[in-house]
Amino acid sequence: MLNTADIPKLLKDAGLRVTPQREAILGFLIEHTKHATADEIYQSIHKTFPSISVSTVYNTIKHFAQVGLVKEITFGDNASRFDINVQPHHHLVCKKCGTLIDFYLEKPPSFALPPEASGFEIEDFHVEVKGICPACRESSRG
Amino acid sequence: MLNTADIPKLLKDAGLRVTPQREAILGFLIEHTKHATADEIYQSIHKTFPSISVSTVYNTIKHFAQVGLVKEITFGDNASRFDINVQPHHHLVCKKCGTLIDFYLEKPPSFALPPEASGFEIEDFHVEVKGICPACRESSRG
DNA sequence: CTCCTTTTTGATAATAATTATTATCTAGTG
DNA sequence: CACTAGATAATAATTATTATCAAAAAGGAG
Repeated sequence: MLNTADIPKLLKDAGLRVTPQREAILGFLIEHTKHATADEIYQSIHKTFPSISVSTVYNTIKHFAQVGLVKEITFGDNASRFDINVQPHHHLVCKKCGTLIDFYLEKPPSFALPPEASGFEIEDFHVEVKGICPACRESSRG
Repeated sequence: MLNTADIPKLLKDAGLRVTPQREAILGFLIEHTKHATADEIYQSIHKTFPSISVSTVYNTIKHFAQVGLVKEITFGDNASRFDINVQPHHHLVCKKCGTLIDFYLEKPPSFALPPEASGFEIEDFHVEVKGICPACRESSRG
């Protein structure tokens, strides 16, 4: 499990300079493991680090994504989310409230890729399962 | 296969009023089956239907999505795309150039959903496979 | 520690996608 | 034809993201 004590090392190993802003952002992502938006990261850090700016958050998470520290995911709500969990994993999302649950696949599904896909070098895949969570099913029962 | 002649019927069956704007948008989606953005839809229709407005496109595709006529998909490029919802299918996308290829799964993968997911009513799922297309592999070879 | 170079930061502006508002218009109904 | 709910167009407002660039900070050499 990732530990906040490792943050400077994580940054160095990724080839990034260690700055308070980066430590704060990485720390936030480690503690709030789940799918934060850029704005959520900014709002939270801003409380204890008032001088941090929005562009720093964007720059930093972009750097993190480039070096593989975080993974960017998007759902249908026009806001990118960032996930410290860089292991391959998948998402179950509620169509109504947006609740997100991670899950894993032991064995990958067998894709039947079409002829046009030949020559494609497959690197990874992501499964997004959609449905209605128990709470929303309850509240929408007529 | 969907036919543009069926458009009024498609709209009625979906419980939507038949208007020229809706016919145009649905017609566009049927003819350009693949993954158009809201702006692409607008730009194209605007040529032959100059009075149509951007918000009508957004409203209309949102309605279409609600009644299941189209499906919204997002990739990492902060623009939603809309797909005539024929049959469940999945996407192979090039990380470099964004090229998109549809593919199908005969049998769904078996998900190993975690305990937190119990009670979730699963409605559908989407697999996004990422990689590098042949053209981009070629051009990036050192 | 101090100087120097390079990188990072923060403030702001710019751009793009999307949503909200509202007056006007229209399809369907009687 | 008149009425009414719903649809459209124009516009403004929001929201997310990127670009610009001067000032500040990091890391290494001496």
